[in-house]
Amino acid sequence: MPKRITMKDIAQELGVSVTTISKAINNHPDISPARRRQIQSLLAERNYIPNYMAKNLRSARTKFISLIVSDNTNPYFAKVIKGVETVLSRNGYYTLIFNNNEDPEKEFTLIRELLSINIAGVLICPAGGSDKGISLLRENNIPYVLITRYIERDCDNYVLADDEKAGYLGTKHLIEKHGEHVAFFNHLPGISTTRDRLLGYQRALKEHGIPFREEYVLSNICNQEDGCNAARTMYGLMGGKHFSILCYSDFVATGAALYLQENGLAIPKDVAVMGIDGVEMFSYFYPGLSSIHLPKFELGAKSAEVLVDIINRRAQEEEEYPELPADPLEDVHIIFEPTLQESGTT
Amino acid sequence: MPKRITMKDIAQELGVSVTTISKAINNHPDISPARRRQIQSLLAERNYIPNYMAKNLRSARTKFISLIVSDNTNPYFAKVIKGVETVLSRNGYYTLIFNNNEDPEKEFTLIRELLSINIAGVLICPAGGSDKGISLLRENNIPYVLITRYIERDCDNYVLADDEKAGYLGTKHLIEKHGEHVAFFNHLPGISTTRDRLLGYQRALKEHGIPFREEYVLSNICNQEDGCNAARTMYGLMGGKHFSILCYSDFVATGAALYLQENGLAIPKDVAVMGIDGVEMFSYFYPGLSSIHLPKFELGAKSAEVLVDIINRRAQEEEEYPELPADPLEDVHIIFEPTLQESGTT
DNA sequence: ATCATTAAAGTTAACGTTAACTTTAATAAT
DNA sequence: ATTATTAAAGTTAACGTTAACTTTAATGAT
Repeated sequence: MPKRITMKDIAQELGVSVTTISKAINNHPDISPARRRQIQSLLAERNYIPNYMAKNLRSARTKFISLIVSDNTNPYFAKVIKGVETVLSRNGYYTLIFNNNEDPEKEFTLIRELLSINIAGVLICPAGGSDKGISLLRENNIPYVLITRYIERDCDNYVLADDEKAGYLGTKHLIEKHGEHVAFFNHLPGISTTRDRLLGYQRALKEHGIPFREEYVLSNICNQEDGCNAARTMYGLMGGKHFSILCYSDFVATGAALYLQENGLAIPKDVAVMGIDGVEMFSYFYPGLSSIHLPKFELGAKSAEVLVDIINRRAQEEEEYPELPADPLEDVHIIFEPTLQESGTT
Repeated sequence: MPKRITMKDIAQELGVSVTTISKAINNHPDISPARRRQIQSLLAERNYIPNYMAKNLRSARTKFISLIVSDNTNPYFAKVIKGVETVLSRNGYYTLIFNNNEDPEKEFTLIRELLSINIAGVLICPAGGSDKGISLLRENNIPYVLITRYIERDCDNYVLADDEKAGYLGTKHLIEKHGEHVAFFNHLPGISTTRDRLLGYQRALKEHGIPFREEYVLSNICNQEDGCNAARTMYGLMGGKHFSILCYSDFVATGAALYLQENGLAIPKDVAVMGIDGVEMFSYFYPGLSSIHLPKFELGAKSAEVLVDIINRRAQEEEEYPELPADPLEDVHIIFEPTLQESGTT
């Protein structure tokens, strides 16, 4: 246990006060250039490493930002995570990563715990079902930005993709290329993306004068296996009609495509399958699938930027008007436009 | 800025000392049951949240563990990350995630910074080229576990898959099913997995009396695009011979498969393509590919367990023999066995 | 009744750093 | 020559918590 070098050690060795060392480190004008150089070089020589915990205890502001997603192995979130990590690293923040597994209870417990490490802010793709976790953030005045999903429009700060438009674009494309029978494999109800993509789906139908058929929409389709099963169900239901499928995600789309291919159907010739997300990996080696492209890395990167910005603004406001309580809502609403990403071999 | 409730506030409200509150929280026997109940309920009522930074400043031991991989969007690492996060969460640790992008310089800078947050330990899949980062960990006596790759056998603690065996199994399978012309698309040289998988490849060849042909091995094949290009090169090189390809990863394998399919070759009938990693996602919807299965979640989970264990052991030893410097090497070498994961439609 | 024991507190100091203030000595202004 | 100014330090206290030690008062043994 070789004791860590502290500012005190350096101060004693040079016969100056600890504050002088601190000032030299933080480029305080009090210190003469000669001193600064002397101190800096000794710090380097002795391999001084600042104690972040002590520093934070005084300033009460950390460089920890936690990122909560439902599942980091989902390639969609993996990209979002990378965007977040890239921007936060660049700004000197550390990314604490957590999976909530779409469970609002786990989310709540997690956030409760996070409060004790003086978290600087939270980036979260909230689980559906309950906003207990988010409420906790609000109550404790922790800056947060919702990524990809929102709780209530016009409340909170969020960075989203335009999900309604994504649903609309996908459905429109399928109607125009493959006719009126467009099935929709949707995600969990109670999540904004699920609702909005469905709204887009309905808008496209209406615009083309096609009646909305409830039996064409399957919900709770979340992964490849679900997509596979849903394709089976829908294939039976369609009974020979030429149809197409819009899936909530590319992940689901690959599952659906697998089932159809194994049953001798060609994609997209016999059944067109479209995903939403535009996971490059999938379009790359499953060229039959089309998708609606969402800027995943950018969603992560932008939301990190927004959060850092909010944190900085609050810090400034605090200095300027020490008596004015910071408004917990900063009203930053960024919405990315989805784009059609047609399959190369359609 | 509603000031955070501290132990001091609670103490004043009850007219007791701060230490009494601390003792009540930490279940110290000094406190009478009645007091404890009184304090606990007030803490709950006022929604007291402990200040982790202050706590840590005294005890000099944090609950932060950083996990460094090359790229969190790689589905292989995504699974490893999930294993790590699951185990660390369960043990009360926070996972700080970083990508080194296979750049040893970035890795070094990262680790240097990490030292200042009193990191409890590091889980790392080290970049090749330089072990400056690892050296820094050694010098500062930070517990660390290498995941998936090692620097020097018998040095460091690591949790690996048996890469030599993975290479051997894959090659053997391909030789026996598809003949002597087995190409190998390998990763970056200078990384243990690259070396070991090649050794396995060579052992399988030797065992079957097949000469090693250097031109069959392509290096620096790291992603889908590389795999695609490598397939083009190799296809030309083979000039009509029936051959098969062992790829460093499933990721690469999908790229190779794509090229071959687009050129009218059936997989695995015309050219067998095999990956290593056993990424479920790929085998699921690209049923033509075989793979060598490596337990990714388990690699992450196990290495997290090992690290937590090392940290606990050191803490205990410190208490027992305060004068004895803890040995930086604990010699934990765990090696998982890979298994053949044959394609469903072979 | 006296002294040892113990349960249940309280006091003090420390972890490493920095903000706010004070001191010192040199320089400049009159 | 005296005072004001300033550059370059130093001093003190505080962030919130806990470890180590001390006090207090009640209980028990003799």
